[in-house]
This record gives sequence, structure tokens and C-alpha cells, in this order.
Amino acid sequence: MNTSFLDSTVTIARALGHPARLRTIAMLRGGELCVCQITAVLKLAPSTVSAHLRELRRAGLTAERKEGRWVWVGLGEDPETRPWIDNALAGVAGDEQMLLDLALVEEIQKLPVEDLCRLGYEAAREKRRSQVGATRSKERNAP
Amino acid sequence: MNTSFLDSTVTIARALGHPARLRTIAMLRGGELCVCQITAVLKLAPSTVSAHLRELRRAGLTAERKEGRWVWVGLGEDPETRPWIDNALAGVAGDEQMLLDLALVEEIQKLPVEDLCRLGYEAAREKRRSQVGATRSKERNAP
DNA sequence: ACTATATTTCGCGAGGAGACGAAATGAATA
DNA sequence: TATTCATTTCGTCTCCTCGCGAAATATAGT
Repeated sequence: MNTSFLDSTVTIARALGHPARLRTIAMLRGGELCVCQITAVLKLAPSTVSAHLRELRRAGLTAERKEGRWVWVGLGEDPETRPWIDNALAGVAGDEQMLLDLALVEEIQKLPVEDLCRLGYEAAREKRRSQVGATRSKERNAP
Repeated sequence: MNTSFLDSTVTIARALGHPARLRTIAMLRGGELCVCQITAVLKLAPSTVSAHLRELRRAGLTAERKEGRWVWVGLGEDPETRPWIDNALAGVAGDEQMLLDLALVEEIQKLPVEDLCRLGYEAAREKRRSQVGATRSKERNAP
């Protein structure tokens, strides 16, 4: 690397200096998320989310793991970036938007990833509702 | 204020996400500096420096104190921004550019502020050299 | 091999950031 | 009061960022 401490610090700070990226960091506190899950929460075009994730990765704030068709994103382990992540998380603690995001993440994690990616959040949720309903009916009929 | 935690955190991170502003924060570690001193170190147009300082102030990272014609800038005391400042300082520790800046600050602080502002660094330094020379000659002649 | 699909890359347009010089402002000093 | 001068504001230019959709890439399933 030919980049100075100054440059890398600027890169980290800049990466955190955007609502979508900061929200992404906050979302990942609870563990890895798939790119399409993040996209569903941010409600941005996949190409836009991809660009944001590239910046976070470049700054060392996140790490990505490819598993089949899906890419799982998690917080980076780099000791240099960790205090920045902690600051960011502390800074947005209690933020309204962030709480909404976390609640949506909870909901989204109940859905199979393949459905969420293919159908989008609303449709995947609808599909799950009907399936769960059918399962519960069967359970009631055959105890 | 109608700004959320998310917004203010973004503002802080963005403010740190520029070399000139990050260097300014690093310069202020040793204490207050006058705007024209900061300008002399950054070697940017006064109007540009003014804009950078406005952003730092807006983010709560710095505080300004007006004293006559001069404006003295120091690190902010806001407990919310303090960890960010500490991160920034830790991040640029040992950076080459920052060390050059600190050395220049040392030199600049030896000059009277009024000379530095009016004449610029080089001329003020030259003026001081001749004055110190004269003083030392007098001291030698009248011990 | 072919299809489906999760993600990235590319190209574009709109808006913001950052640089400067010129002019305005505000506070000492003559 | 007039002047000097540190700093800010304003106008302008250029370049970068961020959004999108379309096309490319890569991987799983048929």
C-alpha cells in the first residue's frame, strides 16, 4: 500500500459519512447479512447498494464472504477500524431510523433468503404468511 | 435541533473525511491556533480554510473564540465528539504529513501572530531573524 | 447446455463539495 | 474618522458523489 495513515483515516471517515453506509454498519451489529437483505432494508437500487458496500469494504469497515450465489457482509475485524465502528454504533444508538432498520432486519431474517432476493420483501412475506398458515392448519388437523 | 442521531453522526464523520480538516484537528491537539496560523500550515486560500473551519464547527469538533481581530480555534469539548477526535488523532499518529504540520506549527508559534497574518510565513520569519540578530548583537555589546 | 438469478460493472444525469478571487464585514489603530 | 487588515461571505468553476437502469458476470438448478 502506498497510502498514508492520513489517507486511510480519511477513507474510513468518509465511508461512515453517508446515511446509507452508516445504517448498513448499524444493521450489521447483530451479525452477517446478505446483500439482498441489506438492499431490502435500505430500499435502494441493487447497484447503488453495491457501490456503498464497495466503499465500506475499501475502508476495511466490512468484510465479505461469498457463499454460492449470495454474498454475506459482516463487520470487519481490522483493529484499526474497530474503534470507528464502535463510535458509529454509539453515535446512532437510539436513532429512530436505525431502530426501524433493526426491526425490519428482524422481520427479514425470518424469510428464506432465496425468496427475499427473488421476490422482494413484500412478496416473500406474503408467501411465508400463506405457508405458515397452511402448516399451522395441518398441525391443528393432525395433532 | 431537528437533526437525528444519524444525521449528526454523519456530519461528524463527513467533517473528518477530508485531509485538510483532519490535519486541522491534528494540529489543534497541542492547543488553540489562530485562523491565519492554520491557513499558513494548510497553504490554502483563506476563504477555503474558512469553509473547512465552518464544517468542523458545525460538527461540534472545534470551538472558536474571537479575540480582537483574531479568531482562535480549539478542539471542541462536546463529549459526543470527543471519541471521534481521539480516533482521528490515533489514526493519523505517525503520519508523515501530520508530523510536517506539527513541526511547522512549532515554527509558526515562535512568530508574532500579527506578523504572520499580515506578512505571511516566509516574510514574518525573515523579519524575526533580523530582529533576533539585532537583539543578540546588543546583548553581546552590553552584557 | 440452458435458464434463472444474485451481484457487480458501466454509463449517464443531477446535485454537492471544494478550490479560488473579489467583495463584504468587523474590529483595532492612526 | 479614516485606514488597516483578519476573517467571512459570495459567485463561479470544476470535479466528485450518488442515484438509477441496462448490460455483464458468476453461480445454482434443470
